[in-house]
Amino acid sequence: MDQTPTPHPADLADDLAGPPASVEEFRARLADILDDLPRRLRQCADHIAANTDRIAVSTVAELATGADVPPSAVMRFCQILGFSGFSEMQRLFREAYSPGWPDYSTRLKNLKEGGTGSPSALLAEFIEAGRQSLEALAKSADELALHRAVSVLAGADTVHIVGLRRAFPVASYLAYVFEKMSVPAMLHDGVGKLDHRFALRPNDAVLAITFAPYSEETLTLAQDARARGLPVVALTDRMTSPLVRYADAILTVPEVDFGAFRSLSATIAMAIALAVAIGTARGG
Amino acid sequence: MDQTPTPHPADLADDLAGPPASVEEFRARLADILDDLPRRLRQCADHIAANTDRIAVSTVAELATGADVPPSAVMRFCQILGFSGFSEMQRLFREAYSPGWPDYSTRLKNLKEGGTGSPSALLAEFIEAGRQSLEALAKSADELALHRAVSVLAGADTVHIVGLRRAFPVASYLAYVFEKMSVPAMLHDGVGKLDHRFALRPNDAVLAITFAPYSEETLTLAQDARARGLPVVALTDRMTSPLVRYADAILTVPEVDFGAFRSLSATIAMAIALAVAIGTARGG
DNA sequence: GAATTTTTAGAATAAAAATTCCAAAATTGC
DNA sequence: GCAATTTTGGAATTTTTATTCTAAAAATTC
Repeated sequence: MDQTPTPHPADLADDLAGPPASVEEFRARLADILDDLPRRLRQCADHIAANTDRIAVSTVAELATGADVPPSAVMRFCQILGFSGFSEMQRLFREAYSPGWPDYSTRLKNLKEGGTGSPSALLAEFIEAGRQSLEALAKSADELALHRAVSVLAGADTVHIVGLRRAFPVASYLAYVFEKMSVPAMLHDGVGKLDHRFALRPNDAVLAITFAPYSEETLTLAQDARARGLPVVALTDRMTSPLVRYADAILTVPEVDFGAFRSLSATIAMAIALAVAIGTARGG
Repeated sequence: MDQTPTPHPADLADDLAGPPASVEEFRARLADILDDLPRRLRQCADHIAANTDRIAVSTVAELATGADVPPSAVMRFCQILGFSGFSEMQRLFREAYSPGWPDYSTRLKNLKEGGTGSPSALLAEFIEAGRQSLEALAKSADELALHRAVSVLAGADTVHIVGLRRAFPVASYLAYVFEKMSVPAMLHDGVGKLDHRFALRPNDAVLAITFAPYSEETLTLAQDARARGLPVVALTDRMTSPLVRYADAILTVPEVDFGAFRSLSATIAMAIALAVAIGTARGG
């Protein structure tokens, strides 16, 4: 049809060459242009990259909503990638479409077939452990205790978070969420074996996190706070935890271990819920 | 409207019940009616039974051609199965392979607007977010990339872990697991704005973790390692992450957010699996 | 084998989706 | 701070796709 006269091949590689002919080419071209893309088109690229598998079964409008852009932005995006329009892009994905692993359990089984100890088998185990923990938490959550914990911590001047070793990831995530929600909080991390117990002021409160085997320092801080009359909220694994005796509100989280390591899924779910509820209660 | 007098319940079960609610129900109903179907409808049934997985990405016309019948026959077929039309039938198959995901964000919006800020409602949502993240991970995990990541990191002298802000909990948990498994590892925490890039030695490797909005320091360290020829493993949220360009192995984790906060369930599952696999590979 | 019922094909219509286009807004370069 | 350029949002348009309807063809019944 219409032939551009004497084109420089190198210059044209990206722009005038036909549309990507495979999903790999698609990804490559996407990565290429990604960096110099204006805001809306960037949103399209991100959302589409994250949901490549949905392109085949989505409409322009649906993708646009997902990427939080107007439909015309999606159209422009398709054209920038070299397609004549959305339909042509979609055709690529429809032809390649095969509804992957239909359900969760089949796929898990499949991962495990890599052999015991293989990375994917391990992943499958940890996924399963996490899911079971979450399910157990959904069933066992103590609404009353949660409510009490929220009101205790929402009423404090500063929330002191303490959690070490395996509980430290949870503690640090809590610190992050509190900061984002402008809740005054302090993370006691035990760096350099200092303990910052002198930072505890009247009207503060302590949120202590520990699981068996319970960390000495965490217990000490909780005890200390208790002795000074500060309220303590415990996030722990069972009602027989030594933390229980110092606590005004006790949140227990049933976590399933695989090997020596906890999944932490349930603990983190509980922690974020707690933090967000507190942030909201303080009028964040 | 017109009521058949004294109907035998068994006869009506198929006709009057709503449309099939799942792929299994669909297949069951199809098998039921298959035998007493006139010629053209029979052709539809056969072709559709043989190509169930293409329904999601086909048009009426395409299916009709495939079954060698006029489009109207396909329409009648859909209605006989209990659907209002083809579109309703197609919706079933489009949604079957991504349960919940499309309208999850809508649900969160509703929850916020409905003012249901009760702590336990929040907890329920975070549990749900975590569960979905884990399931999505199970479905999307890239075994090859995981394998590559393990061998890269298992071969390193020291593993440098970097992850800040919301990624920091994951990084710190990794550091904990590595320590327990006697894998030499160093956690770069950015305390005091120091960056420890001089700690990177030949034969080391970097495990970088970051999610949008990507943290500058993490990217810098990854870039630096790359420049020195050290292998980099990326644990990030999407293929369009800026980390991708510096990485030798890329692990993407689909995580469902609640507003600004990630559930982290899937990320942690992936992280522990990775760490344990590395520990095992090194003969821990 | 005529009458009745069921099934069918395809044209006509309605609905939904993709695509274009342009004025307004934002950004960039000077 | 102004002019030129790029980017954007949304309404208008076109194209595609689903759906309905009806007259004709088969099939069935008596």
